[in-house]
Amino acid sequence: MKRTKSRNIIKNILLNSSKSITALEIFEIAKKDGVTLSTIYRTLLTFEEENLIKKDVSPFTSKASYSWKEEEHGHILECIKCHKQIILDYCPFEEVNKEVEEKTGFTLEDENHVLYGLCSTCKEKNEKQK
Amino acid sequence: MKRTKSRNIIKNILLNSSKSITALEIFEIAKKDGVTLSTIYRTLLTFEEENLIKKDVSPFTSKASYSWKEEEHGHILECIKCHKQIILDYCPFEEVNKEVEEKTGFTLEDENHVLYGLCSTCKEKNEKQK
DNA sequence: TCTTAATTGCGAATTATTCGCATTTATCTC
DNA sequence: GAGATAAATGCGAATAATTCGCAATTAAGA
Repeated sequence: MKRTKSRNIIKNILLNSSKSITALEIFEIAKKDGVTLSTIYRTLLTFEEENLIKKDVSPFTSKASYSWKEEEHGHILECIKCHKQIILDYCPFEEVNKEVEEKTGFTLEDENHVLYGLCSTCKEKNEKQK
Repeated sequence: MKRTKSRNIIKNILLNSSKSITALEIFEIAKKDGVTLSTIYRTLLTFEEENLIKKDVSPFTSKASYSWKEEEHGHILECIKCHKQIILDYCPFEEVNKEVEEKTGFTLEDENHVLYGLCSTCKEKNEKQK
């Protein structure tokens, strides 16, 4: 993989982002340096093939977002109401995945990096409404 | 919610499908009865709002697929190589989700119904290649 | 049966993503 | 460091999934 200016810029944006971001969000930041949207999509594909980033697609918005893979395999929790994201610095599924594999022969891989739910604030609001 | 011919047709297609299917796949079956693609999309949206179906989006193909919600909350395992789907008739995540909630205050909801991985056949093939 | 709001069909619009092709650039060899 | 070559990029057009607007139809209830 060639090291190019565009790739560096995109990599840094991903590294500096505290959340999983879309191609368009990357473009908003990178366009001032002349990086094209097609380059961004192509670069993200390359990074994905090189296993450097994780692509997630929200079932709520159908939008793809990307995050740099950290050393330790963790997750991002995203609130489906306020879209706040918080980091979970470990993977809670390792045990369970093993269990499923034993039962079904099916190896769960590459579970979604972004997990959806309600943050405590939005959950409280939700319950008050009822 | 009005009961209409289209909705019945779409509901039955979902009920009879052994896998999570896309709007287009539904259309292929339903078009002989004159059901439009826009009706299918709108109906799926309605069903989703009524909490009757689950929408999933594959991070591999970015395609949305839909499945009727069963009484007991289970999952579908889809192989990322051969796209075979098998049914997991329970949810392996209940314990883990509770654990995450205790640690973070974040309530995991609506985890993906479709889980991705490798079926045993494709996994063996994969390992032979190495 | 009549009324009304919800649903549908149709085609056009939108949006994210991919593609083709000419041009540029990083890397490798000498 | 100069030249050769494949890889990467920019640009705009093409594609594909999904949504929308609006007029016509239909289910449900009075």
